[in-house]
Parts: sequence; C-alpha cells; structure tokens
Amino acid sequence: MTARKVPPTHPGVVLAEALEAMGLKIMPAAKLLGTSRQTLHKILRGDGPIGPAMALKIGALCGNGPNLWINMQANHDLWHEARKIKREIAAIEKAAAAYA
Amino acid sequence: MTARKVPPTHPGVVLAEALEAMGLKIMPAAKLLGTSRQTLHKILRGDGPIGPAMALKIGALCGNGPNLWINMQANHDLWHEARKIKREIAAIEKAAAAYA
DNA sequence: TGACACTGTAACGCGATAGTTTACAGTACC
DNA sequence: GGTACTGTAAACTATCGCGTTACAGTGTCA
Repeated sequence: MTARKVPPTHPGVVLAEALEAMGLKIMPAAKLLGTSRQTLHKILRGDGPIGPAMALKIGALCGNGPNLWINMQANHDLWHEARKIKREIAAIEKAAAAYA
Repeated sequence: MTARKVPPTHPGVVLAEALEAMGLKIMPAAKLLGTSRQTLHKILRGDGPIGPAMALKIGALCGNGPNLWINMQANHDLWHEARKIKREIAAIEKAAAAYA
C-alpha cells in the first residue's frame, strides 16, 4: 500500500478527452453507448462509476478495449475505499503477521 | 476483444489456496476479514464478488496488495458481461468506425 | 428578440445487488 | 452422543446504478 496523496484520475476525465478527440458530443455519444446523457455526463464529470458493461461499451467505442477503463475505475475505487477503511486494513496487516 | 472460451479464474478459487497455505480455516479468516463466514464462503466457492473493500482486506491479509484480487475480479466480470451484451458491443464497434 | 438545441444538475423511483442474519443438514473428531 | 466446523439456502435490509423527469444556463440562428 504505497499511500498516495492525490486520488487517481477518474476514467471519466480521460473519456471526456477521448470523445472530444473523436468529435463526439455528449448526446450522440450517449446514444451510441445505449445510455442516457445524464448517466454519461456523471461519468465525464468524475462521479458515476464505469462498471463492466460500460467499460466494454466504451472500449468498443474508443477501440482500445475495456481493460484500460475498468482498471482506471478500479484504481479510483481502491484509493477512496482505502481512505475509508485504512484502520481495518492496518489491523488486518498486523494480525496477518502471525500467519506469514 | 480476444474472445476466450473458458471464463477466467475467479479470485475466490485462488484465495482458497492462499488461505490453506496460510493454515487459515474459513471461520477465523472471516473474522480477520471482518465479514461473515457465509459471505467468505461464497467468495471461495466462486460466486460472491470481491469488491474494493474486500480486495483491500484480502490484500492486507495475504500481503500482496489489493490489485491482484481486484484485477482477477474485473476480468471475471468482464468476461461474463461480454457474453451477455456482445451484440451491443459489436454494434458499437461497427458504429465507431465512422468516428475513427 | 424569440425559438431551438444542447448542456449541467438535481430529485425521485425502481430494480438489482451485497451482505448480514437465521436456519438446517452434512461431516469429522473426541 | 456431543461438539465444532462447513456447505447452503432463504429472508430481510441497505445501498447502488440508472432511467426518467424537471428546470436553469448557454449558445446560435433566423
């Protein structure tokens, strides 16, 4: 757990640039992805999760596959979750020493 | 999308071996992880998802960090999801050609 | 200026999901 | 036979993801 001060980039931010590079506005993009513009907008804003389904769709749209997106999302989630439960994590690490 | 015939290994299966290697039975492991033995059992069985929180805890317990676990889970999810929505994915890929 | 289209954002509601609790059967071991 | 652990299932609850609806802001064009 190399603690990091700044939260990892949310995939939505990257997606926003990708869409712009493709000349895609929100509404047509949402239509292509089979989702609502609000949902897509939340993603682009940085809240709004990219689940497996969305990762696959975005990966298909941008042509770079789903892993990139889902990994970014995972890093993002991990970072925030780690903040929340870092006490428990530390406790587990300590307890685990006995079994190492 | 390099299609794969067989679903990727569920992290739970790997975890089961890891726990055994550490000499940890289900009940004490569940206690260490701060969860119920049923939930842990589901994970070990292969259903039962490993979310960010669980990945962090398991990573702390096994000493190899959360990424391993969450990546396995992500691959697992992606594979199953891809099965379900492969039609939509294909459609998006086709439509995306216009913007490439 | 007014009509129109797109965007940003918030609120509500629904369906799905994760996880705890409760319960019971199987197994092993003393 | 009693005790402890495991495998499973069902009920219940909390939470989440997402679509829908609604409204304000912005830009554009006739």
